[in-house]
Amino acid sequence: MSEKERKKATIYDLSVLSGASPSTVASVLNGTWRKRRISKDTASKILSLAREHDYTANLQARALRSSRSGLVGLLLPVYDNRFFSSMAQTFESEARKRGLVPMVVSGRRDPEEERRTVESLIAYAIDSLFIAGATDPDGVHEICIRAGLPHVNIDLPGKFASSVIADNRQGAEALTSAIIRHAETLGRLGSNDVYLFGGRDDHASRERIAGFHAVKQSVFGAVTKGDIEITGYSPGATALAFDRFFDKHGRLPKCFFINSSINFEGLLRFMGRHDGEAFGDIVVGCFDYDPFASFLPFPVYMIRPNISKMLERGFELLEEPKPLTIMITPELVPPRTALEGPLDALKDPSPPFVFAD
Amino acid sequence: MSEKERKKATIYDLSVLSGASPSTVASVLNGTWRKRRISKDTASKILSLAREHDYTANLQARALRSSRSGLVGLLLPVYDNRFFSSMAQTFESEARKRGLVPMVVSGRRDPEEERRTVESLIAYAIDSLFIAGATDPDGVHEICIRAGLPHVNIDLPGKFASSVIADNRQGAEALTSAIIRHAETLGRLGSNDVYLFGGRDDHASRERIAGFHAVKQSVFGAVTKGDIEITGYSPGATALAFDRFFDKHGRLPKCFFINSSINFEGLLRFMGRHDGEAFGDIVVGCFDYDPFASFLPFPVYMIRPNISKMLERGFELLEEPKPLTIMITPELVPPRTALEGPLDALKDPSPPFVFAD
DNA sequence: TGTGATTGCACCATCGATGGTGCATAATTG
DNA sequence: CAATTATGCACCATCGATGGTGCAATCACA
Repeated sequence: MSEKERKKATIYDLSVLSGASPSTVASVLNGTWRKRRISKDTASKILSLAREHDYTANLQARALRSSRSGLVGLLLPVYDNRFFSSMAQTFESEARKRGLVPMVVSGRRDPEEERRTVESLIAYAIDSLFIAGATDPDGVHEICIRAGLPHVNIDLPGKFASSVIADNRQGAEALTSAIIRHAETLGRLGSNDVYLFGGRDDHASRERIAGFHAVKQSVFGAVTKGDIEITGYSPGATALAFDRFFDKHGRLPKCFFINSSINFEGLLRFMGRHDGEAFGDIVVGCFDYDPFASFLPFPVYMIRPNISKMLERGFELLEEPKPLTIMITPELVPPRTALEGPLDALKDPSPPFVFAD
Repeated sequence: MSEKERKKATIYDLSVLSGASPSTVASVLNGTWRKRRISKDTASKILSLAREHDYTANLQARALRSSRSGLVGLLLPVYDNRFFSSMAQTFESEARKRGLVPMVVSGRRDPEEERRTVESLIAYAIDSLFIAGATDPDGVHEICIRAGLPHVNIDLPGKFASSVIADNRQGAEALTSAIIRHAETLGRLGSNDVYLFGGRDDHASRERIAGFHAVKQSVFGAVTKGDIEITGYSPGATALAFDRFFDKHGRLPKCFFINSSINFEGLLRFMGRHDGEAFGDIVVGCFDYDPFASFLPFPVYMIRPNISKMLERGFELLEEPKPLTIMITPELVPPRTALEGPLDALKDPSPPFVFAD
């Protein structure tokens, strides 16, 4: 309470103030005092002193001593996209729900940087790591193994560690069917009106492409060669792919599947360079959900992975002794849909003022 | 290298292996060895041993001893929105650029939770804190002061600590002028065709409202009463506001200003419940940038705060002895604009495969 | 060859918290 | 009332790294 409290109080300060030994203070404050047979009187005296001096444990010190830091890491490729930012949001709640403190970092799709950021997490002695979308999962896995760090892959298949992944194959089929069905209501459709853009040589993209082709096969009987264009997870490269397509065919495909919302941003760039005619009659599917994208001026079907279920399962898998892979079914979101998200769970403290007109 | 390396190597391990004392090992590994007059030979022997056993310092221990953790915190209200997720992304690069490790947390617009999450950061002995959009800035400030923690406010005015804020007033004026000008090209416009939705009783909202009214005043000569509706930062409440307006007037305002992209999501929900006619001729301004929102089927002007400049200044202000407030001019983004973002700085390791058609 | 300076490093206390061990004192039992 | 058990707590080493201090060995110089 006193004004001079510049430095944080420690158990030693409270020890002096209360007359108890530091270890007694520690055990009172960390809850182990019952089994250490500390009297209720001593405990409550220390607790009230602690409150008075707003003591909070130095978790670095605790971690050092007990080799459990209470930190859980989440490695993302990037933050600024609705899929990963919802994941960060949900991860934070899930971690805190379990009494853990989340540390979210981004590897920016650079194997080198992924490694460095994970090393930095390990240096702070995180207890476990969630890996969501590393470019080099095996490299990260390797580092975790070396450090004896429990980890799970999220939205990524794991050869060595447990994984929770979206059912990319099934989601891609649902999405492909939906856009083809919609496009067919707008006019005759052939196999060469249906394309896929984005992705790279990773598990998710491969599965999505397989689902895409499977549906095309069953609808059209045949698959057009060259109906996919792999652009990496780069808006710029994806925009170029659309430019190339447009230059060649004088229009965009009637119906196409975009591998992720990051690739979708490539389409936005293309749109920024053309007027409405270039995309007046297209039907788009995107494997990712973004509420704003859902309301663009053409039908956009989206797939929303069930992030909270994926993370919940992830926490369960951490306990699991041997590697398992769990698949979670994503949701198909029809065009013009504004789903509720983690934002809606917030309580806004200021009651809205209604205007009187 | 050996397989048995379960536990991480410490300076004591390297001390035994090298024959040098632990303190020598430490000083070699943390770079202070030159001024401790350790010979080059000893140093390089230890360094190669360290590499061989891939030693990384236990930063918890270092932090405990040196009372500098190397952690910088960022308190966000929420992650999953383009403004804050770009901020997280940029913050991470800026922090790492300075050799610091970022810890990003979200207070979810709950004063209680803001306090708790900041306490948890302090418990891990972060060196400094960036506060971006706390619901109760003074409460958080109070905690920082108590803990002797240097902190700056980002996008928030600071009575007590330094702040970097967007020029809300000027941005709002630019935005309001832009949407009015655009709407006037579509038809005659009166003061009561121009509204503002969203925000709450905070500095940013007040400034924006002031700018909004100033422009209306100068354009129309008078300000319609009840032309703003404060809804809090809640998509749900904002959607209700649009519903109410629509029920009352049979249409949306011809021209309106949305206080933030979170409130914009309320408009999306409204849109999901109505067909295109309800918003066929509207002109919208939003004080936040989202690339997808920029391409919605009506003109959307957006304001993009200059996040990287704000954060850079923030790091500078941490050094500053006395509180300062710096204002950064945001950018007006015309409709149908897909700006590059932090994503574009990424190097995507997989070269795109171009399809042959 | 003796004296002083320099080099190269070891020693040790310390950061804050933890938990095993041990020892008084008090309560219970026969 | 002596012997036993229970209660309540203090003591101490420890986690890994840091940096001030001190000391032996080597070197320079007269």
